[in-house]
This record gives sequence, structure tokens and C-alpha cells, in this order.
Amino acid sequence: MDKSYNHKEVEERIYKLWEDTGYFNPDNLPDAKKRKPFCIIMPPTNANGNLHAGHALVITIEDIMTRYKRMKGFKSLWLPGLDHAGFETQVVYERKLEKEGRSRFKMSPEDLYREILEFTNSNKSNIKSQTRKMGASCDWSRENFTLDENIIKTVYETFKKLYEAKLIYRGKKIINWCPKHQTSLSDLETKDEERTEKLYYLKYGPFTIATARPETKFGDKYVVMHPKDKRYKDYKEGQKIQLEWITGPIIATVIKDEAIDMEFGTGAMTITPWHDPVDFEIAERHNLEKDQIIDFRGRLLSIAGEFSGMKILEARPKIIEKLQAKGLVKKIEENYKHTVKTCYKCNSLIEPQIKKQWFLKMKPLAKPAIKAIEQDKIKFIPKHYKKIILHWLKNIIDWPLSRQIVWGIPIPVWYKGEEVFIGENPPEELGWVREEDTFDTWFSSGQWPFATLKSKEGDFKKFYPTDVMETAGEIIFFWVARMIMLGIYATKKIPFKTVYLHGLVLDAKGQKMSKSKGNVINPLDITDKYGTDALRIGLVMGNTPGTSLSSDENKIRGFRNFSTKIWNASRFVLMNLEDYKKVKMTAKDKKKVADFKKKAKEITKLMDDYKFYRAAEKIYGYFWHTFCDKIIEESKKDLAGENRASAQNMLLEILSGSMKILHPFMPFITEEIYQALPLKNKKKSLIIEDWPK
RNA sequence: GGGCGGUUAGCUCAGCUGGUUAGAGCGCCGCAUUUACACUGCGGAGGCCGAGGGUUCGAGUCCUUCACCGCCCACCA
Repeated sequence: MDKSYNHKEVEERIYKLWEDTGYFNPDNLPDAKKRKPFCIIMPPTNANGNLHAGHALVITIEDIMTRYKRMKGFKSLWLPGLDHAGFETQVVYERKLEKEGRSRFKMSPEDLYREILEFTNSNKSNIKSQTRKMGASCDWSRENFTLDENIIKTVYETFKKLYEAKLIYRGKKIINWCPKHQTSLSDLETKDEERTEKLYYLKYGPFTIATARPETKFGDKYVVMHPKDKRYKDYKEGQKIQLEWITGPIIATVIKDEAIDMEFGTGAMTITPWHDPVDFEIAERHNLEKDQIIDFRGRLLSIAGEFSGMKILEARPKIIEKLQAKGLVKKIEENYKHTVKTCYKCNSLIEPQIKKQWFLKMKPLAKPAIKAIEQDKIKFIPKHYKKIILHWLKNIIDWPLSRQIVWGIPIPVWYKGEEVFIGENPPEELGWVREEDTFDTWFSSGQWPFATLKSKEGDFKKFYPTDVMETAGEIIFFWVARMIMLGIYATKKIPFKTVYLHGLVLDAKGQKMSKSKGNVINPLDITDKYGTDALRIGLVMGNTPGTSLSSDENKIRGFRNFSTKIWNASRFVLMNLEDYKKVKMTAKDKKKVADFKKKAKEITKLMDDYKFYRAAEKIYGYFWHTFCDKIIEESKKDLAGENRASAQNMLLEILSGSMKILHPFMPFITEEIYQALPLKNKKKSLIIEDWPK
């Protein structure tokens, strides 16, 4: 063995050795037929950039589970995948275009699609080589991409099935519109932002109404109050009132609705159904007319009279000026705090709009999911996520599936007048027009576990339902909940037994990593400097599921030192094994081996309980402070005396056992050492060795 | 407005179903230097386990109230 551990050279050579054995593919494992299946589907990596610390954590945890189960004798499949990541990728690409002084809106959809595809393809190979560097023992022969033909086929089948079951419908409903990205977004893709703005009290005939958005008020011709509000008892539902409004006289109609909060403002409000979800609901209930005031680019329409064509924020002060001149402004409250919805990617103010879109009815899909979770058919780690997901599922609303972006799976629908055809290819006759929108990317990733397993003959039967879904707690609603619902719907089975959710990787001070703060850890830099094994165990140790992990270079350096320790201890043992032969051990040495086995048993229990952070800590502490500091030190006397052979046996047994236990955490260095050990019945690779019993 | 998580050594965090002197890593302070390893070894300092109350023979660990920090969800014009 070399005097020091050269991680760069070893990692490259060892990963190749593993790939050459073919054991990442469970079909190639020894006695593959007799093994019980174990399966993890890798969350498909967004192919729009480099691996970041979060990816490194995913790969590490999932690889630990996969390697552990493989050593425990399972037919262990970890299926890798890449994600076109629809909107996310398009946003990344649009930023790139912006920097180049270009714009998606000046390109044909075909050109834009082609460019993003090229961009994604070049990232794919990058991501894959980085995943290999992390030591991932996934089966590359089963790799899937979310735009693969067979995936799309499955997605279309599900869509059709849902449509025929009347769970999918096309509706003209209010949606979240991002004026910058020119697409609708689901509620999950928006975030609330608290703003302090002015609240205007306006005279509306005999009423006073309050609004923070006077620029939406042009078409307001309904005034709504609570049916029990005594202040307005003299006004009857449907009563018409003529009054002077922004651009002239109008006829307003009185509406009574219980959605009105009597405590707020004057208890009377006008509604803008086209641009406000609450108002939309009221209008739907009372069958009221809806007028569009603002176009999809955020400019006022002709209904705004002299303000038409103006951007809404420019128009606001001018409208107020006019209202003041007409004596319609009663009062202005300066510091009115309220929350507004913004696009989660660009922070633009969301402008609700009414648009014809495809929706998925969620209540019927949520029902069996709720039941499964309530009956603990799915185990959540950590368990408090059970409550969180149940709460969300119980309050679920319909899911808008349509996105007005090119980078995604096209919605397989054709129209001819009122007729609708579901399918990729329209009927023979002429005149069918294709739907232009694409699916929300989560509609396809929500089907990932069964879509991927169906792409290889026999896999679905063998590996579905899968065992563990490991992903970031952040995307529990986006992804996990939808996989459960769509999985149960499409396959009648819950797609996984256990959901393991990890937290964010934070910097040393506990702050979220971001490029602007300059505190991002690039996993590949760390790997380069300290070795993949050091990074891996550094990401796991002290990392409780669900909570965030603080990490910095200093910590990783400590684990590099551990690698060195492992290397040197192994070197010492090997240096003393030239004349090794198997003999019976002394009672003292037997006791040491027995102690190790006891430790191994404790660790196995922790591994089975998904407490990798504690398992890692245990083997770390044992190896360094018991094996190195005590056992090796004490053995030096024996090695020089009559008990030499016994000591050799004892050292080899504990060292090889430790390499096995450390292997899921630190695969490279342990394999390298394993290859050098003079063991009987040695396997081709440590990855198929038996886990210590 | 509702819900969830956190508060333990200077820092980052463990501590499972309550049980002898509360743990780890990093940091800090001594000592050791032709040792497998200085990317080291040995030794050490450092904690009224957020605050109050309760249950118990016994509580970081269970119950309760409060404070502060963080996150999520929600249509208040």
C-alpha cells in the first residue's frame, strides 16, 4: 500500500471496477433469483446545471441505503433519472437568453425548444459524470429521462384514463398568471410576500369601498355585502343603483354574499372577478358577468378608457388623481399591510386571470391517499410529515395542469370547434387544431415510480411498489403527495412503503446557501480537495432526517483526517500480515472480536431504523477510538511475541468487518483496502460482501 | 388566523420507549516528537439541558403555561 491515500487515483479506478463487475444492475448479482427485491427510485435530477450540495446529500443517503441492502442480500435496485424540469429549466434558460440580450418572445417555439433541448443534453452528461464521482451505485442501464418516449407514453395513458373518468376537465377558471414568464402557475408555484401599500377608501354611490388596487376597479359593477349586515338592510339583492364611477356613470347591482367580512372596512366591497380569486368565486355563485381589465402582459385594456395601454403600476397614481378630482376618494390609509402573491422564480406580482385550462380534480384522488396515510401504509421519516401531508391533502384544490411554456410534455389534445380529441395523433379528417400548452412538469414526475419501472420488461412486476422514496422535505406537496395520489390511481398500489425526507444543507452559520451570499459549497470542489468519502460521511454524520444540516469545509476536513486514519490503520495491519495464517484466537482476542460484533449488531439496528447519522457516528467512534487507539496499540506487544498469530487473526477480522460497515458511507477507501486484504473466499468486490451478522 | 419544528459545552448538533458522574465533531488549554498515522497520541478545561409550574422514588427525556427563533399553510377587499 502507498504511504498515503490518494483519493483521486483510487476513486476513478474503483468506480470503474464496480461498473465492470456489473453489480449495480441487480440482475447481475450473485444468486439474483433468490434475492428479495429492494428498490429506490432516484428523484430525477434537474438537468439544468451542476450538482449542488442538496444533490450530494440525496446521492449519499440513497447510496447508503442501496449499498446496505445489497450487502444484506437484497436484489438492490437504485434507478437513476434525469428531469427536463419544465418551468425550472425554462426559467434558467430564459435568464441565459436575457444575458445574451435575447428573448424567448422573439423566437419561434420550435427554435426555443431545440435550444433548450441542446442545453439540457449537454447538462445531462455533466450531471451523470458528477453523480458517478459521488460514488452512486445506481443502475445506469435503467436510466430514464422524463422526456423519454416510454415515459411520455405512460403519462398520456394516465391522462386519457383520468379524462375518461371525468377527473380531468377543461375549465375557464381563474389562475395565477406570471406576467414576466407568460404562463399560469399552480398555487405551489407562487409565494406570499408581505407588502405595505396604501389602502384607498372610495365613494361608490351611497357606499364606501376599500381597495389596494384601484387600477382593477374600472369594470366593477357589483357591490357586495353580507346578507346579515344591518347597515345595509335597506338594500335588496339585485337592486340597481346609478352612480358616478371612474370613467363615467354606471349602473351597479347589489349582491349579498356570506363571504364578506363585516368587520373589514365598511363591510361593502365591489368585485373584480377576472382578477381576484375571491371575487371570481362570488361571481360564479351569483352567475355574474366577468370583464377582463388587464391583459396578459400587465397593461390596462380599453375598458380603462384614457388609461388603456398603461402598465398597472404606472396607472395607479394617475387613476387616484382623477378619482380625487372627481371627489370620489374619501380617505387614504398609508401603511396598509397585506400579502400579495408573487412568482416563486422571478418575484413578479402574480396577476390572476381567467383562462381556459386543463384541470385535474383532486378530491377523489386525495381520498384513497388520505386513507392510506391514516392507516400508516406509508411510513414517514421523520414522522411529523404525516400530519403535514394529511392537512394539505384534506384541503386540496383542483390542480391546473396547463403551462404556456414550450419546454415540457405537450398536452395530447386536439380541438375542432367544440369537439375534443384525446391522443397524440388526431383523426384523419382535416381541421383539427393541436393544444399548444404543455403539462406542469410535476404531472409527469408524479408518475415517476411506475413510469420508470414500466420502461423495462418485468421491472414493474418485480420492484413495484418500491421500498423507499427519499427526497427533500421541501417538495412533499409538489412531488410526494402527487406521486401517492397518481400512483394509487394508475396502479391501485401505493408507490412506496417509506418516505424519507431530508432537510436543507446550510452553511456553517446555519444560513441557506445561495450564490448571492457566496456561501455555496460546490460538492465537486470538496470531493476534489478532500475525497468523496470525506464529503459523504460529512453529509450524513450529525444529519437528522428532516432537519437542516450545517456544513462547512472545516467539518469535511475532519472527515478527510478520518480517511487518513483508516488508511494508516489498515496499512499497519497489512504490514503485520506477511506471515498470516488462520489460527484459533486467544480468549483475550476473541473477546475483542465479540465486542466488535456487538457493536456491529447495534449499528445494524440503527441502519434498519434509518438512523444513518447515528450508525455513522458509532462506527466512526469505534474505529478511531477503540480499534486504532486501544486495540491496535495493545496488539503491538502481542505481534512481537508468542501471540502474534492470534493478534493477526483478530486484527484482520475486525478490520475487514469495519470495512464492511463503513462501506455504505465511505465506499471508495473501504473497497480499496478490502482489495488488499488476505481474506479467504474473497468476493470480486466489497459491494457484494455480506453485512456482518 | 391555523399548524409544525427548534431552544443542550465557544460553534454545529446527538441524546431511542424517563434510570447510575449529560455525549460527539470542530474549536480552546497543557504535555508528547525518529511512532501505522502530526491529516497524530495522551491528558484537560468547558453545560442550574430557554423560563415557570406539575406528574414520578427518579425528567434534557412525560404533561402544562410562557418567552424567543425558524418554517409551512390560509381568499380578508
